[in-house]
Amino acid sequence: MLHEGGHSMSYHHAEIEKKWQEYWDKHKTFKTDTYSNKEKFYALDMFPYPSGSGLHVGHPEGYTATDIISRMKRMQGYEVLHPMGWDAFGLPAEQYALDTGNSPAQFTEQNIATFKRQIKELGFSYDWDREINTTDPNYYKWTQWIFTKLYEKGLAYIDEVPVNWCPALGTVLANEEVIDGKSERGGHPVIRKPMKQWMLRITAYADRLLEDLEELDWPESLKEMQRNWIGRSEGAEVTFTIDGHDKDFTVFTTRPDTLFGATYTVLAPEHPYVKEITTAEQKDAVEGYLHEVETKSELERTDLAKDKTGVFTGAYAINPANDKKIPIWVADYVLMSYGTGAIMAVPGHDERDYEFATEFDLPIIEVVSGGDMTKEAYAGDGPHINSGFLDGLHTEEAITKMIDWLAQNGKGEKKITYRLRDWLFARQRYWGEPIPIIHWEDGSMTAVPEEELPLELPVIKEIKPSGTGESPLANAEDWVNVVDPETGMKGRRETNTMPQWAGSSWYFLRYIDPNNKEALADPEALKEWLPVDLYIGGAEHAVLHLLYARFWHKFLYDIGVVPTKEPFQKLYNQGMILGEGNEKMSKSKGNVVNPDDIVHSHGADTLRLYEMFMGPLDASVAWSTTGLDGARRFLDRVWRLFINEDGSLTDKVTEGSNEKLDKVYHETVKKVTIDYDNLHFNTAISQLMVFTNEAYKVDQIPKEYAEGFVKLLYPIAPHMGEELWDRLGNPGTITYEAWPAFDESKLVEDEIEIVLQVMGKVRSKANVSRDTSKEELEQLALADEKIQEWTRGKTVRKVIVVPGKLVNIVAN
RNA sequence: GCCGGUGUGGCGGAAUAGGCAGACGCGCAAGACUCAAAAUCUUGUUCCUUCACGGGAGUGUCGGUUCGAUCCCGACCACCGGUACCA
Repeated sequence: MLHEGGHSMSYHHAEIEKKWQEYWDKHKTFKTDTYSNKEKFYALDMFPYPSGSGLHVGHPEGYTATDIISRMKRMQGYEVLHPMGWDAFGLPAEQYALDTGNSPAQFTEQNIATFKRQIKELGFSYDWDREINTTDPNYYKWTQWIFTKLYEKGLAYIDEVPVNWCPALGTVLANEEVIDGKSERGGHPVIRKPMKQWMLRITAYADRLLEDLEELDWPESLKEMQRNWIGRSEGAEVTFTIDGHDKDFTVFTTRPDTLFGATYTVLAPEHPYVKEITTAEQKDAVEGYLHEVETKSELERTDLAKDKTGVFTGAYAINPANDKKIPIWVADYVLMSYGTGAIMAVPGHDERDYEFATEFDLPIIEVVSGGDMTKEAYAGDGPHINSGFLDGLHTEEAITKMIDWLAQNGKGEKKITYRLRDWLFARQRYWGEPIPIIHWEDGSMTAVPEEELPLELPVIKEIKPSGTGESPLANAEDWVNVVDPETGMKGRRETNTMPQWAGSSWYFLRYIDPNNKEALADPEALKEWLPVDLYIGGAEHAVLHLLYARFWHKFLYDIGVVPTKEPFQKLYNQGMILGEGNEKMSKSKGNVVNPDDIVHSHGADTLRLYEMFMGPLDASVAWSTTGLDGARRFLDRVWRLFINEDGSLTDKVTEGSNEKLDKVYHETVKKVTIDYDNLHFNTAISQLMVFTNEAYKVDQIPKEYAEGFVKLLYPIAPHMGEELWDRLGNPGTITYEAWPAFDESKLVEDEIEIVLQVMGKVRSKANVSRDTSKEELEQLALADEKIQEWTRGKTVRKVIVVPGKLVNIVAN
């Protein structure tokens, strides 16, 4: 590894980087004019959670990418919004507080200070006057405001949901705090306990979240993930009456055409009818089974799903298609949370039902021909049999016909179901946005009025579990208990806080108008800047964050707060930076690279350049110390191209022109511009290297080319860019200088090399004028000595000529 | 299992309206400079074969379409990401 002393003596990164960072701060070089007349460009990074361990080398990858685009766009005349902030609520700060008795607010503040220093040292062009922090009451006032709007519109509601309750700790745990059914801290047993929770009705937006994906410039894989997550499926609901009871239940199926093949039905263990319909003889068996299921952990119910279990209730349902009596079973392969919590089982044509039927000797009837019922379920298409009025039809028509029949006979209807569930929006934590709701002693509930927002977190000396499952806020009696000044009615504040996802679901709106006291942002400003033009972050947020943010945005659109249906027009996922052994970086493996060390040894510009040169932005590539050295070597090479040992400008840079560099310069401007636009930074850098190599070979570099090259390099290596620009005789910053243009006419060569092939293999080459005709090329190829050797004794069958490229002779 | 993606030198990776595979960088080798080293500069570097000129093979595997395939089609294998009995 290179250390400080190992670098060229002339380029002092520490000094130069500090100089320009101070310049940018002092001059507020990157301050954005919200209402500028220029065309707008909004380049957004996923803001970080300021953890105690500081910045990771993965962070600067995405940040550098948006920074390059931001710097280029400014030079292209855009008004650029490029902000940064902190997603600062979250579990680690609370855990730290529980462990040490210190304040999570103070801990968070320190972490932010570290992150901010580290980020500033990397030279990103953020407008720091727009910095936001989700834990700032001036910010979360509006997070709470959005919640009250959701509540007013009936999209926030309370439901009873099981949570991970740890009796020993007296607290509710997040899934990641539970390991093998024990608490991560202390190893105490954890049980599932139902608790009242706030939910957000994201399912009401399922269709729009799905449909509007179409118009977004997002990676296809990511859209697909969201589609799967939403999981829309079309089918039908079918009602089954229960034999001997005056009740019926409904099942959801995507294959109503197979109804004649339904030989039993299954209810989820949690289905409310299970207890009511179970017969006396089956009572013990069913209760035993329900108990068994309750004590199964999540893992056992999902992972060990190989062997199907279940029990007969003793009751029978009537198949509405043929009025046959079929048994009703209870089995945990049917989930209460999907569809209606009940299914019709068609073992002949559903793999899971087949497995279950085989296990419990239930009848299997073939209703779609094409498979072999003795071997496996057949889910393919085929003519229907044993199906009354559907016989002979194929699946598609049979589905339609069955749905019509069900509707006409009042036994069912067409139905669309989603996999997406409502959003569990409450956490039993202190360190989050308080949910602005008051529960009154008369049982009513009201939202905290807008003028009383923000509802600030009370300062608590020592944060400790309430012991009841409520958040530590329950201990803050002065805060929790309220009295209505008008009526004197007593009330209690909601003690649940919001999840970390809340603040990050709308932060990009606040950057646009961060200090607005009257609204979350000025509607006029939102109109100027939305949607975000480019949003870059890790793929780990592909589903939750991006779905939640889209949901809130659509809601805000519906109530007229934002002008667009979607928040992020173009989205890109950066890849991961792995350790040198191609493994994830982790403290335990000891392969973590600290950006501070690199900034110190190689400089921020080198780190930025290296991370962009490692490979395509979305690829996961292993860190390489020698690769990093190579990046530094290139910057040193650029420096020496223009600057002498004593710091003066080399006399290679001249006022005149040099046609030897014309082509490569214009090619470089073109390729770098296009590559930056497409986020192909690795190939842009390689072109900058090609130019540098050529520039080394000539005696004179026209100043215009030197300046153009520096402008192209500047977005990636801004400190060196500024310094070289200065030394080329231009005082002030390069930030708003015009982006270089290229001249297409300089790119065409009069004489080009074409390839001469025999049977598709290159056998010779020829230099010809660019506009040589097809016929001439053919003649030329046939006359070529090498080609004659290769075609001697053979018959020429065909000659393919691609003007400007090649001639291929088919001969045998 | 299902869905999505990716397979190219010793390594990171270039090149796809089908037309010279390996740009650029790393590493390695040789040379120049130096008392020497580092740094720097120059040259070479897919593999096999040949003293050389040259020839052959080659983009995960097998097959297809084509004058011509890294690129298009089919089957398969490996790895990465997502998801998990979703009826």
